Amino acid sequence: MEIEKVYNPTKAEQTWYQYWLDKQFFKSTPDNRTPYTIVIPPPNVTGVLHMGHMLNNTIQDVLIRRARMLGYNACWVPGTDHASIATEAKVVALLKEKGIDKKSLSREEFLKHAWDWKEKYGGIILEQLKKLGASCDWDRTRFTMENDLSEAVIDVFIDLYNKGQIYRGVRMVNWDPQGLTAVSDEEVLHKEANSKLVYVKYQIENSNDFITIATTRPETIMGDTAVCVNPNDERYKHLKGKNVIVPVVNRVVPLIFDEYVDATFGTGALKVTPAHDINDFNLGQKHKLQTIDALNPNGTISEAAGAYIGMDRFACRKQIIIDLTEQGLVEKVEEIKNKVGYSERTNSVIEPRLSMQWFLKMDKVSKPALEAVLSGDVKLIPEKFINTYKHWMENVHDWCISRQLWWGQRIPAWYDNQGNTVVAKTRSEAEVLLKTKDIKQDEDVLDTWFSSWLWPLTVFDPKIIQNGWDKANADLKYYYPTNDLVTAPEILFFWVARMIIAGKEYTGQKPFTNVYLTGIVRDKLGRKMSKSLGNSPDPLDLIAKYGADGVRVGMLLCSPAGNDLMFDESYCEQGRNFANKVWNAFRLIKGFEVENGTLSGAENKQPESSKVAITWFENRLSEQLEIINEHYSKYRMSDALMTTYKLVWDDFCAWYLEAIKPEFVDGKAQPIDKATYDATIDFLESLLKLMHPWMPFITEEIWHLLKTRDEKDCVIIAEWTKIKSSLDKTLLDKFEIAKELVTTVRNVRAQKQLSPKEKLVVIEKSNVDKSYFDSVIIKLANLSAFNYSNEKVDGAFAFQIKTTEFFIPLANNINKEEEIARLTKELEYNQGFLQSVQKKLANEKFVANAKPEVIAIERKKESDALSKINAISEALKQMN
RNA sequence: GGGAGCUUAGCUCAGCUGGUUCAGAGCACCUGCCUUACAAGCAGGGGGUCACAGGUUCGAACCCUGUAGCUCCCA
Repeated sequence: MEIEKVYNPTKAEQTWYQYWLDKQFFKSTPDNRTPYTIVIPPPNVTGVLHMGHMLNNTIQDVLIRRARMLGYNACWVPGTDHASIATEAKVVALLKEKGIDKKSLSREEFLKHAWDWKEKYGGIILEQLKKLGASCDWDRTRFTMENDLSEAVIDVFIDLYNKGQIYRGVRMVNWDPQGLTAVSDEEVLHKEANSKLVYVKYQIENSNDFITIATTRPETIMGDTAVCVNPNDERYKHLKGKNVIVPVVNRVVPLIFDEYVDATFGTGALKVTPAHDINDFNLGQKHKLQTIDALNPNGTISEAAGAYIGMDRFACRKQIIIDLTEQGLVEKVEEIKNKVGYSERTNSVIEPRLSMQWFLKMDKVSKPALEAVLSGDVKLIPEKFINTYKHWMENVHDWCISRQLWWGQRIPAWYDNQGNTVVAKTRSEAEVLLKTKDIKQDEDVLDTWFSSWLWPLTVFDPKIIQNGWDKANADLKYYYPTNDLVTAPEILFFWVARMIIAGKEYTGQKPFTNVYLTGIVRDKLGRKMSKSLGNSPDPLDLIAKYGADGVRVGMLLCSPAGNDLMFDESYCEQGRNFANKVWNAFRLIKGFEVENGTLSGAENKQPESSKVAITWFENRLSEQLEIINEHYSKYRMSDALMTTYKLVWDDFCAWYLEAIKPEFVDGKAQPIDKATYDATIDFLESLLKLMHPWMPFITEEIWHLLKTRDEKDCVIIAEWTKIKSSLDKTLLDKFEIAKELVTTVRNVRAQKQLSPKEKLVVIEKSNVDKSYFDSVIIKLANLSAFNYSNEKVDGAFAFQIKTTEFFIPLANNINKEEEIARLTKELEYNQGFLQSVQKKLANEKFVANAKPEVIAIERKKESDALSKINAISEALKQMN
């Protein structure tokens, strides 16, 4: 069979993903094994796969695949989130394109369009995840607006309402005039903007005096119901008890005094607009001011404003400056930088607005969730996020959970004509409670996070809220609490904290044990990858170009936990190159012609070099595996990957395979002995297993090309390699010396411009006549002999490794001057080293304070340095 | 304005409890090689005042203080 020289991932990816699906390897049902569970952070139905998903889901897949191989019952639950605002915005936009105005549709008609849209586009990301190799249990795929999941959301609302945790009230909310809905504090992005600070003169009532206020929002002047100054501000003390006249509308309002006002900002006088600023609202409450809502929900000026009615807020801002200037009421206009809030969903400027909303009290329910993290019951990785979490949870505000949208779970609150409100699951229940059939349901839906905070519960048991933890179904009892959650720090509060709250509230348990927070994927200039910047590669293009395995490796090579990662395509290239390296190692091994054991005599014998190389690699594999497992346990993903990478590339390919590779005789590769061949296959299989979580496709491909196997003998479910019970550390150290020796010989060859083909001799100054890796050294350094002698060797290149001296006789090829220079340099270095060590040892305080181990190490360094100096001096003497 | 974090090689990052002349990895770079597994490769090599300034200590990339720059979160 001819094997391609370069690995071609496309075919393997299709073949094996389908094969895994067919054999149901991703499927999980409760059994007597220990479960290992991950629920996916459900991507938006609106989205397409972006680099953030790639990173996040690759990590989850690595974790789940390894867990599967470790023998856990691994279950990764996929699904999508209905994303009310984003989806509704998309659907509205699509309808608009078709010439349909949302307002012309009934709620039901609109929802039908929304569901159509969801059916058509909602599964895109999940399909794309399959290309990445995601081993989710697709039979468990959930959607947050499925009937039973929605029912659970409603049940939670009712339950928390009945517990007195949910209330309705007028509050200043972050109003999105484009989305026509309130959004939570967390959904407002504050961006720096260039604004105009306008100084406007307000006349003092019954006087020709003016007081000047400074504002960035002159369009809200019509809503002013007071002017406020600091009581300590000497400039305004004389105005106590006066009224001022609001321009444009000529409203007479009081001049109030409050320490809230910063006397140093602007003029020290503040216009107070309780309906349009949270601080003004608070002032209004305190000073019992009138509230005038000067804006309509869509951001135009309201009738209540009394002027500029119907004009857009930004147009009005411009116009009012012009008009006031004409009236001589504008003192000046300054350019300033300030922070302006934008809606994360629609990117329109957020308008603080008073409205009737539903709120969840956070003080009580957040306590157990804070405790869970502080006690370490829920671990945040990396730990630095604990501080952030703590800070938020201790200063948490009540959660505005209503949204003025249709796409989502509709609030189960009902109103009659008399101003009565009840919360009930069905209309008929509400009718009974309100004692009338003339009732209306609340028009609003619940915040998406109010549904997704139940995700880890309801994906397993949608009835959990109704039934309670004691009667939870078998799935939930088995899989919950889940093990790991992999998500972005951005949604630590939005989602993670709230899942912990819901988990604690409804099961008394945490929803997951470990929260692995990934960074934001940025481009190499450090800019966040975004559609608008166009700096994000399409993940599927990357997969097509580098293979899914290559991209997975590329992503994880540069992904420190919790830190942003500067993504660059070259990482994927590195991943692809690695896959190709593995492929070629496989090609080499597959190409071995094996002695079948029927041949007799010397040919069939295992070379000494192969034998010792095998013992070394056995130990090396185990040693490195232990490190790899350690990295995994600490969620150091890129370290675990890099250790695996080096084990395969450096240790296995560069050293082991070179050591056991049969030699060529007369241009023909010699056959390999059976024992070495079998050991090598075992090693390769072990390595395939270790590589599998990172590179699922190529490992499965090679696994099957290596041997004919039973249909269920797949690397995806192979048992994770075990660590040898005892490591031969001495042997490993010896091999390091052997490596150094080989490197030195290669180096000498390069320096002296000797052909790699020319055989050399190495002499070790020693009493013994053989040490363990001689045969490997002879082979890899291409020596004719590796000898031992107690004598110095003349006319040879002399060098030391650790404390041992070696010589390479080079006949006439030794340049005395050069050698003397080299050795002198070496001598000086060692003398310097010795000096520093001796200085340390001569320091009484060091000897008194340092740990005994440390002192012992220093003594060893001293004696080693001494013997080395001795050896070099000897060699130098010989030169002269 | 309040809080958190970061600054180590050209780039991306390790460096866990202070203890090798402790400064490390990968990539990139330079030199030589198309040596029959692999040029997506092989062999070898150069490269850093650990942001800056003080301090603690026998000993500091690591602990403390201050300064500068960057990032994020909250208001």
